[in-house]
Amino acid sequence: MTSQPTENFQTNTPVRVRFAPSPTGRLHIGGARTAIYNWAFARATGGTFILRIEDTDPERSTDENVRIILDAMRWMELFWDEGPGVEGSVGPYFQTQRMESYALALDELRKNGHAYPCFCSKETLDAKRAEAERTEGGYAGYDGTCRNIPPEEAAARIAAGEPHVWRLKVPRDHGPITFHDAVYGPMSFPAEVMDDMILVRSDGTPTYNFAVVCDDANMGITHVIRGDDHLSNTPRQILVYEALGRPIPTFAHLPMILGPDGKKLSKRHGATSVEEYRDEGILPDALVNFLALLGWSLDGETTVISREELCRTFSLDRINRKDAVFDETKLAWLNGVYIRQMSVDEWLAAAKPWLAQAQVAGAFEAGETEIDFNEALAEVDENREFYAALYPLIIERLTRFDEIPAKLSYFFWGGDVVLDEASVKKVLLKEGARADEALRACRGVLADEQIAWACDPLQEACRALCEPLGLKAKLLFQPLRVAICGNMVSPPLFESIELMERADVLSRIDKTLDRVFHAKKEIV
RNA sequence: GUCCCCAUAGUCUAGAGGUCAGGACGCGGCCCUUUCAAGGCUGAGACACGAGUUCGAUUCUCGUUGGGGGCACCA
Repeated sequence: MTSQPTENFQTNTPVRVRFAPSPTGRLHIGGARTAIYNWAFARATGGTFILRIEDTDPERSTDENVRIILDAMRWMELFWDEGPGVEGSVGPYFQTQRMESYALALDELRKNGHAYPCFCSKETLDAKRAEAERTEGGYAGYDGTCRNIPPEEAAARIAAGEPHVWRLKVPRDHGPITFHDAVYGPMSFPAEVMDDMILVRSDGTPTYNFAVVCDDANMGITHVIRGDDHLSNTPRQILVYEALGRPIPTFAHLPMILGPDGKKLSKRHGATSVEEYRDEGILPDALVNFLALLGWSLDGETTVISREELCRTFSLDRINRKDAVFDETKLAWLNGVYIRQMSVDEWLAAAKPWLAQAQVAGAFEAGETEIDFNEALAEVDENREFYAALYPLIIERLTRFDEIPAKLSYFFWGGDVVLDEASVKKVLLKEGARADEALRACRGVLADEQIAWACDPLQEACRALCEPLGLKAKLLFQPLRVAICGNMVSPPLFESIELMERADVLSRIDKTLDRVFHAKKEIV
């Protein structure tokens, strides 16, 4: 039998693309990029973006994973035009709810002679494969044992209840299977290498390669944009399209995303799921931007690109063919760029959980009774003004929101101070620094109620101390910073002081003086 | 074993038969500065290797090496 001439979609057919994750785990960074490309391509072409859940593996698919994936998609603002919760004309959008369509497709293949029953047991096949791997150095595919069983015999065995799967009868005189990949260009696979793959399992459920083709055909998908790992599956799927006599979509395969060691990205490389990045305080805009440019480029210059521009300019022909290493450092930098673009209100809304955490962390460090996280959250709402005032102090110092607790916890120590050992050594106990003198002098200024409790006046008053004391500004301010913020590295000092209570500030200086210098004096 | 894909700095990438091989992250230096950032300026850093085609290849062809993926009653 000769292969059917396969028709592609006309170039003027409206674009329909889909992202089809299987709910066997969280939404992986690679899957997220595939989703972004499908979404951006649909938006750029005025097409339709479909979300389909491939849950045919009952062992590993869970409702919880479906929920997580849907949440991740919404969090990234990758909204689908058809899919779960958005019914369209070609639903349902869960494979487990489309079983009749696969049965119908199988019927058709049985009628036109493109499928046959195979009675080989899984055990037999596994044994043959193991044997081949040992003696011939590799498995060459199904040997076709059941391919030529006479129809009457097959029917009788089926009627007798013998377990069987259904296989695709690959035409033996099929020439090379060719297609034009939108990313990789012209592709050609010898058909002889294709064995008769299983379409329907003995329990009646479809295999992946059969279900995808049925669904993509029935959903009118015009462009299949997916990971590179499916490139070798494509010729098999094309055989199914041909057997079914359905138009073949355009394929666009994406290069893989690798870990820093050049191996396929996996859990051992750290965070690999969208929700982990969300929990680290990565912004959805930054993640989408970063992933969009991992394997696709606008012009080689653009590194920051908005969703709008992405949706306007995205094209398949600028996707590259080389696997890419996922560089978290650059993601962090990009995230910082997006953070700095945020308004106070946006920042407050997004940073809220971490501000509450800073509160909890500060209280804990100062040895206070632990504050309840939910109470802390409520506190952020109540003292909105205070937290808004933190914005200018921190906005240029963040790459991820999860850095907030460590950077801002000192605001929540009250009158206590948690001194960093290295800072004490390097700044307060530095040879010839006269840090205690500096602290006492500054304390005097900060205790002076004549001076307005505000950043500039306090700062200028302290700075005026330099000359009489004969100390450089650095030797005056750094000790003060350690005494109040606990560390030689902190957000701006006087801006911080302004936001604190005078009594707390004086108390921190006293405690530092006492702990660091009083004790020292007694020893000497 | 077999089929398929890939190869520009540490990383993401642009690039054309003749370019000072461009941009970004990271790294170094300088400036700003009470710290850290942010910002400005600046420096180092790449066409995997070998043939062939060509007046000329990083670019085209072949090979080598290196990496990746498929060949499941997983998706």
